[in-house]
Amino acid sequence: MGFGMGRVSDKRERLIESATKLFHQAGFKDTSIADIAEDSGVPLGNVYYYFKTKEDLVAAVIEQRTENIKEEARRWDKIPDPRQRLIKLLDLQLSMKNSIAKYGCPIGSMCQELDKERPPVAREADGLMDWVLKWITRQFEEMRQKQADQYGLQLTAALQGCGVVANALKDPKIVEREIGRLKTWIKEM
Amino acid sequence: MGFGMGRVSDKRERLIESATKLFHQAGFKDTSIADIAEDSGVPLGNVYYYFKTKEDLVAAVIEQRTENIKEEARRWDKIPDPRQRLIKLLDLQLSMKNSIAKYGCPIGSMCQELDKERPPVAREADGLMDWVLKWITRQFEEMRQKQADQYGLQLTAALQGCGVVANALKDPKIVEREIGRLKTWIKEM
DNA sequence: GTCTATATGTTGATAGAC
DNA sequence: GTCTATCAACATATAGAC
Repeated sequence: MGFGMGRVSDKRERLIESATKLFHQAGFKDTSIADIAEDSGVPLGNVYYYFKTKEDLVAAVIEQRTENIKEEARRWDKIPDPRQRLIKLLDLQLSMKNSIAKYGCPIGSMCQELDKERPPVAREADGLMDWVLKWITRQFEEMRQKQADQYGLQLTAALQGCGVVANALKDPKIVEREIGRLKTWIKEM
Repeated sequence: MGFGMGRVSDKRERLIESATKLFHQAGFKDTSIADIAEDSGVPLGNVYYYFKTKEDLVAAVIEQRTENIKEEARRWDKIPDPRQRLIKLLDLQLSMKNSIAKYGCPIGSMCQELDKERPPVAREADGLMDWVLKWITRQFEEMRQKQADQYGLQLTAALQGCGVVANALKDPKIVEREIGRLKTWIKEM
């Protein structure tokens, strides 16, 4: 081990952390295992002790992302007003406006890229998008909105869409404007 | 030449056509020059007579896509009512619902992928998105909408967003539902 | 568990005969 | 202008010493 008894190496975590960052910034295809090894400070050959394939690594990235968002949602679910829960989600997205303008929405861009390259793993990314859509829709249901399904899709698509447009135009203000509008819309419901 | 006097080879066009299709279906990175050569029936080595680099080829693909959409828009611009022009755009997108669910919006997915891989060419794809946003916004201006900018962004993002969500969930009905809603919205303006 | 060296495969791009 | 053969670079993944 090299760390003394009981002390577990954090290399696996560091690899996931670097992979998460680099996949988002440069994309899955353009990030080599060597890039991830260098960024995380783990020697190239050692990466394969933790992840047999690059696909296993991206699967771990998606799994962790999924865990993180579900955990956040569990916290939001404790807020009594569903409107306020949606505002929390919008604020989270808003806080990422700069990174979204530079690299796109982490979930949306990953779905789109993996879909074209790794159909097996893509299902897990797509599952996360599905989960988000359903969570958002549930908030409208709890508001007793008859058109909860439509509103859920509308809000999810608006979030994804402003990510794509902001990324293409490299302008965080686009995320700002669109999320501002969405917040007003939600508050007026 | 091999075709007799004056007869120009259509290889260049066929290469662009195949590249357009394959880049959309499989993505830029996962489509090799060999794939394009095979699909278009042009021998591998000959591709480089028409396009010095793969980047030149994708640039030609974007240029042609841009020409096509601008030409379509010029036709729509002859329609007196801006609402009807937007409906035309929505109908075009609707007609691609199956391909969008399978491979994503051709413009949106190309912007996102190239952005992460080929910054120089990406600008041209991004420019197309910018052009579309401005064209849509102009329609709202001609409707004398005070919030034309906001509506333009809103509609563009909604279109892109439903593409991303439909692609993730592999469900053309998502495009159908969201575009149906958008058409109603436009008509009621 | 860790790391160096390397096998193996694929790709973009070129050389050069025709 | 066309096409075959091939180079050079780079990526994933493995072998095997430590």
